[in-house]
Amino acid sequence: MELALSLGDTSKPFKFLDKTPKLSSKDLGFCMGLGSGFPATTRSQDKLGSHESNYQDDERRVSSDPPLQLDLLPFSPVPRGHQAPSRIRFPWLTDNLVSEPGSTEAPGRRFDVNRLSMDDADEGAAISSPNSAASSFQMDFGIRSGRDRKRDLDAIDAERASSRASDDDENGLTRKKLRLSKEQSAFLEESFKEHNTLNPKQKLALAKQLNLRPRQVEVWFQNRRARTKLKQTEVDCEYLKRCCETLTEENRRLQKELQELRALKTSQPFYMQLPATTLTMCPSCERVATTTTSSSGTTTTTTTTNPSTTTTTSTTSSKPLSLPAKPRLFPLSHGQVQPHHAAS
DNA sequence: AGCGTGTCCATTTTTACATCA
DNA sequence: TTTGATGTAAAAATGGACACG
Repeated sequence: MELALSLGDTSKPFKFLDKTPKLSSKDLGFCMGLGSGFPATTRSQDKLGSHESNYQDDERRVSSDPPLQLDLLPFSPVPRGHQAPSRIRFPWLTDNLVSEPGSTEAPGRRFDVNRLSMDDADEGAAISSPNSAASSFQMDFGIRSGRDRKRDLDAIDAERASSRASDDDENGLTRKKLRLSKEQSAFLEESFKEHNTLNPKQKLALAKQLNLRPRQVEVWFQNRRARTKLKQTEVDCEYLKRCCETLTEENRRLQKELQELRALKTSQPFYMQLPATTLTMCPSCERVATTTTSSSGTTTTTTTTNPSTTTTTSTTSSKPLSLPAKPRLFPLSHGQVQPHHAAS
């Protein structure tokens, strides 16, 4: 079901409904915009009412229009000629329209209290009304599970509580925060995979597409980068731990080998005056390793690749030391390419 | 050089949610 | 089954640093 309500300027009837290509109208549910300068109007509400305009412009705009008076209750019509009630009322805020599990209400018809909050102080909070239930709203999109529905109901309850609390809170500087929907998070994740930083244009486009504030998108990317960094730190830590273990084991082996060689030298002093040479070939890589142990205890290993095109020489190690490949989580930074061994 | 603006990062706070006794 | 305490992850706020015009 699609329903659009236009108040005031009918020349711009909800163009934003057509500007969310990623979201089907089926999932969109019910959207409503109020392009009014009602004193208790949040900036985000203002945005909803003029979605096609520039966000920054919206954030600064304070309309001088008279207060909007609206009553959408079907059971409380305003008689012709009578003055409309002074308070905006939305029927879905009342208990009778909150769907219960098992109700026939269409999925997706959900109240998104993301926008019920007091917006950021740096984003035009001067014209905001923090907890007015009518100040800013949207019907969220997406398929709602039963669990989500319960969250929604809880959210509405919490919002009501917040709204009640605001009666006692003169400045109303409380904020309400809800999780982003799965669709929003998934879309942000996809964007993050493409680029883990945003330029202003991308930020605005994402915000518009997801029906979020640019600040929300910006903060999400900041937090996402922080999570990636944290994960990478954990991975690095694990890598260093494995390196440490490998080196410890190698050290132990070398100490043991040194002890054996010293013992051998003591027992066979004449034989050990000549460098000992051992030839071994790896059956898998066909590398020939020549191990030469001098009388001083220094071990030199020469690895020859068959058919003897490459020769590497390392001293003090009778066996090439292989440390674990350093894993790298996606993404690193702008344009950085993940090493091919990262998956190992 | 000073200023305003925007962005990033590290850190902290707040909130929603899951788990468990 | 319900309820309250607790832990955790995520969202948001904050403050400082830096770059740029």
